[in-house]
Amino acid sequence: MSPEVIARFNAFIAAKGLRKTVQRDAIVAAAFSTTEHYTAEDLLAMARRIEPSVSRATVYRTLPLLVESGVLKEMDFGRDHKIYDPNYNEHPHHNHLICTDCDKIVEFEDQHIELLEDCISKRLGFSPASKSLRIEASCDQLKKMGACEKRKR
Amino acid sequence: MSPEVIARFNAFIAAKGLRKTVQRDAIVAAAFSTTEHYTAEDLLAMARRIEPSVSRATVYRTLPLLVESGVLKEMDFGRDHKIYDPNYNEHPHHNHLICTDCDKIVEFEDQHIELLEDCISKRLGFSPASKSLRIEASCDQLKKMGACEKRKR
DNA sequence: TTAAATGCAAATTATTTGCAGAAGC
DNA sequence: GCTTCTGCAAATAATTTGCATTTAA
Repeated sequence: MSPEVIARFNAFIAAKGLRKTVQRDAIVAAAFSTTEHYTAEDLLAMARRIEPSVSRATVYRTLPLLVESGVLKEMDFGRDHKIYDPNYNEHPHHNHLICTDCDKIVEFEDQHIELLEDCISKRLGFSPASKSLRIEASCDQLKKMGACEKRKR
Repeated sequence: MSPEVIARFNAFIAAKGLRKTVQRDAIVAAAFSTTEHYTAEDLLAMARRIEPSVSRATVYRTLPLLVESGVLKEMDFGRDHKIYDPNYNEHPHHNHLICTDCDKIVEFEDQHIELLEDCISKRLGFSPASKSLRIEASCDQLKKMGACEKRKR
């Protein structure tokens, strides 16, 4: 998926009259080198593995461009930092379930949700833009076995 | 609604062996004196109108107690601050639609969503805890009339 | 009396920004 | 060559915390 997404971002940059730089290229390449969610700090580390000269400031300046161009989604799950999701290109309609036990984020798709959201928006006099369903739930595995295989750290 | 909710919070405080103070009382009274959403800073201002000695630190120390006791919901809509919602006591299953044009938050209830969320959680091996559907949408009124009556500021 | 609560001010932490030098077009 | 970009370090802003003092039980 990376090649097309990166090309799309480069077209966006060009259309805006902005420039192509080694640092930007590294950040964008890093941003689509994984299907995991990541923070700005994570992205900095990943980008530096590609191009060590990348600075934190440039990451923070590039992230809004990625979001504005539509290739990356910014999410806020009430933690102290924002999380970025590179998977909307492949799965444009997915939602997130957050485990209250292990903090793990599970992605899922459901067409009924999609439909329902459209109905509700229209009923209230709005046109749906981006929708996000956040389900906070506890892991059945944890309850049964006293542990959760998804638990990190 | 305030009286019962406040009694519920006081019972929680007592059960935890914590104390009743004028500052705490003022913050709690302020927290349920409105059906609007508010920030920590807003709550500080409201509480100070009741009891001027209330400090910012005490507001920040009391908010987690209100949330933990279940009478107040903390929400994060990706702004730079958290927003608190006192309406879950009257409407335990409501969801939020956020207007991308005017930033207004509209509350709504829908039993289909409720049901769907339960199904999805179970399908993925989780037990639903708290669920929040966030729909970001643009205002039809704005598009038609070039203005949105809900726009503030 | 004694543990908990308070206000204040300083600390923390993610993110933003000013600036002078470097680099794309 | 003229802008845009960059790294750095300082600034910002919401929230948290240490501490000496006050207060509820």
